Amino acid sequence: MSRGIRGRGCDTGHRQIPAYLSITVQVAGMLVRCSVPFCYSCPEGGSERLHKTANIPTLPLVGVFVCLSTAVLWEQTAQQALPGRQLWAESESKLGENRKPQTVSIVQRQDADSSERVLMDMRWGLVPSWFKQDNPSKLQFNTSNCRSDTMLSKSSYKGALLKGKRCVVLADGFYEWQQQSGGKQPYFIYFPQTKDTMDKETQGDEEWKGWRLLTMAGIFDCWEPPGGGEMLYTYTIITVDASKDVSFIHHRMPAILDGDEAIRKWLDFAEVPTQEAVKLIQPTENIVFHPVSTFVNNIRNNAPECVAPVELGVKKVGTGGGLAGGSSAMVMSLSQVRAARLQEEWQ
DNA sequence: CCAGACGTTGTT
DNA sequence: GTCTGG
DNA sequence: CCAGACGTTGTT
DNA sequence: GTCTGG
Repeated sequence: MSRGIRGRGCDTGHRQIPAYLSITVQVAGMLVRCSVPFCYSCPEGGSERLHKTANIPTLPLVGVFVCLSTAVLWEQTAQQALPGRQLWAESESKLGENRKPQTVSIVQRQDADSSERVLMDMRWGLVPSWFKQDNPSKLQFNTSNCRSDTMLSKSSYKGALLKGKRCVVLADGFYEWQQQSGGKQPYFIYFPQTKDTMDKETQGDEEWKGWRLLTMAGIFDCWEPPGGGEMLYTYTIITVDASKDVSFIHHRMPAILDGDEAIRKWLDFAEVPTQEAVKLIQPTENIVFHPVSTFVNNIRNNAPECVAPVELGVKKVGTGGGLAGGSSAMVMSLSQVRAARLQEEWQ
């Protein structure tokens, strides 16, 4: 599947890769540790709207979320873009220890009383805990995705899975490229958005519910550099056969967890054993999509045009890119999208 | 047993 | 063609 | 995933 | 660390 999950951009229209500040918030009576998206291009840093957009989970659960919607996708990209910055808001010292409730970590807890979800950023591309070399970029095989049918028999994933290192990857959506004669047509694929949510988005402020983020099933692992240094958290996105509606685009898709119950079970490594959890990994039909410009193909392009619908067979019209508008422009583009059954028009 | 891989998608 | 960087 | 490189010696 | 191929 795609690499294609991008930052939302902040209030002022920046679309640079954001980083996070770690905070603990109370949601539905539970303490949830999360990372607040933080825009390095803004003098003040924080972005109220980005934070709301992160749509912090409301269920009191055990587990790890990876927030990709606004997350760092490529460590090296981020390191180059943000030299000298602290990228990993959740440090080893916080995650490795059990402390007071506010700082209790979910990771590797066996007991069932652990009741937090942690929202953190991880590096995409799972580095197995046994990896021996000193630099994770030396990993000579691709671990961005993990086939659901073989994940329990692969050395790179089996260990993490059996240890309960299951996570949920949050994103606005993902991209797939349809192979055609004469090129590749990218599509943006995402959860259907309710009218309720869209209306409230346009009102903004207190009523904000935001985009319904896609929730994908992932596996993570922790890796310690042999020469010492900070623990690195990495993850892979599980893939399944494409569901019927999107199979004309591509024959594979990420495993999507549709709804709080599926998410709850996937994250609850203490109560839901591996064998039960893997049953959650199925293709879903509850998904919509629209074609987008090949503008998205170039990684350096990060603007509303990446998600704006295009009409196929029509020559691209210059829009002036993402000079203004930021996240608002993006959501407004998506607002124009009819939510379902668009396949006939584009097929 | 040791040595060497450890992965996916897509394409053929 | 295949690997790396983003 | 796509885009772009794919190399060395020696010089600055 | 663990599995596969020889």
